[in-house]
Amino acid sequence: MALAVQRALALLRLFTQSRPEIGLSEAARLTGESKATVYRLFGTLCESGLVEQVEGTKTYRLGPAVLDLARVREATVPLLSVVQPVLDDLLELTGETCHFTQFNGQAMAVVATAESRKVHRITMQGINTLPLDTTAAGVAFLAFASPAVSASVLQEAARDAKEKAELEARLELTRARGYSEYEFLGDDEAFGVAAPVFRGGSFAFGSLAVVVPPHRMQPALFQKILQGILAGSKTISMKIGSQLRVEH
Amino acid sequence: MALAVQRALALLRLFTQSRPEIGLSEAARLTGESKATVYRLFGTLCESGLVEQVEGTKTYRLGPAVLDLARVREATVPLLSVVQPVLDDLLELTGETCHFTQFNGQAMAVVATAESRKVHRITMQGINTLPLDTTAAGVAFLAFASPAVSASVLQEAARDAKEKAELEARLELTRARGYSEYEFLGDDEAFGVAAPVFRGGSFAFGSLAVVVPPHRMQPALFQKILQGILAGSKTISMKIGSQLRVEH
DNA sequence: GACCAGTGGTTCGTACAGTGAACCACACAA
DNA sequence: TTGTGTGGTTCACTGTACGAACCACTGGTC
Repeated sequence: MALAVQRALALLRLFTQSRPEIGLSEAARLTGESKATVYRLFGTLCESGLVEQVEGTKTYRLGPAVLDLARVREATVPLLSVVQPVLDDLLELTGETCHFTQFNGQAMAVVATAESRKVHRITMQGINTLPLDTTAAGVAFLAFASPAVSASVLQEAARDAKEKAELEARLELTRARGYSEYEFLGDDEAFGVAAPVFRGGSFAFGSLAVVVPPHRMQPALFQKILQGILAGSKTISMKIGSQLRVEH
Repeated sequence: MALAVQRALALLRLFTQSRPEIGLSEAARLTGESKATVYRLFGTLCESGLVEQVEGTKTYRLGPAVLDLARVREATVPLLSVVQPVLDDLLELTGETCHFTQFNGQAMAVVATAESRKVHRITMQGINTLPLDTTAAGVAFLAFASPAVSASVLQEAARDAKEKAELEARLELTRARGYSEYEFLGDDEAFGVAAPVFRGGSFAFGSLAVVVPPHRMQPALFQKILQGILAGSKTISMKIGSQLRVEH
């Protein structure tokens, strides 16, 4: 394919919430390209408005033209305008952090969030993607993804036969229930509950999830969350043109 | 600069709200490039997720990765999260269609809107950009833009000395008032009132406007609109890190 | 069925566009 | 002063991008 274009687009992907601005030399180090190449490609990206240089400094950041693109995309395939009200309602119902993620080919990309107002919360600040195998959102998506996608991901994610079997069992359970739960242990312990979201077919493309500090997960809250994500995922799936595939 | 990259980015700009999907041959005609070139560039854009092919057809449309970019941009330079609530409040206050536009180098790009709920309204549906010289938003921006920008635009927009003098007078009046008004005549007649929005400097980067069917513009409504856009533009300017330059 | 116009897509010779080594100016720290 | 780092420029060379020519398929008309 077009190598120069690939290199330019790889520069766009360098910008993240945790690294919103990048200098020329740093970008060259991160991509492995020469400074001259990076300088020229950034120049072209700046001409298009997709990248801009920060006033007063020489660092680069994403430019306003990305908002234009997103606006056209949102009008073509409405998502945020459908998802955000659902997240806001879910936050009111549960009081916990909610998020919607969409499969981007490798992981679940965070599309929209509604952040808990509690001081002790699970935050989505600075989180761009979630792994497929170790989050409720990833598992909910994977359980209802197309066979090609789930086979490919199963192969990559599981490190050995035992982990593969565990993941497959978890996916089976998720398919039977219509939702997934996952307790992530360790410093960043979190309890997530998620439901798959469908669009234009019988396979999932994303997930609606609520994440809770584990010590707060009581049966009453769990029921609220479950009710909210099942209703919310159904609303989103319906509004963007599909049918929820699981019948209880 | 990087010609292949320019060509690829020009393909991105083909997608608009009124033309959300494009086939290979059409894109080749629109850009003047060969089908082979367009096919290859679209392939690379599809790999990156910025473009995708519509399921069941061969047409291309903007892909979900543009939402990722927009999310990073919004986190880096918050705009929509600041602007949309202001637009919603302004709509409640006036009952008329409100919009926020940002200068994109050639015209005012529509960033966000809040649409009147009246059946007879000025709509922003399908509008991507507004001209600088024949809209209240354009004039409000231009009156407070940097001298380099306004000189360049004055030269391009005005067709002869008379038009140039009229535009300059309009800009002077706008600077003295701190807002602009413009009545567009003809089939699409509309009365717009707009205030400039500033960020990170003493020059405008965008405009906050309300547009009304002319027959509905009464003094009481005009006062409401004026109050709303002056307060709203000040809120936006303050929240994204600047000072409103005009003191009344 | 034959023909035509249109679609998306493939191949490969060639030339031109992209690359990066070498260099520059500047800033800052020791 | 020396060294290290930044953003930036130049130009020889070659690798990549280009497009003319071609393909398969679809749908419409006669």
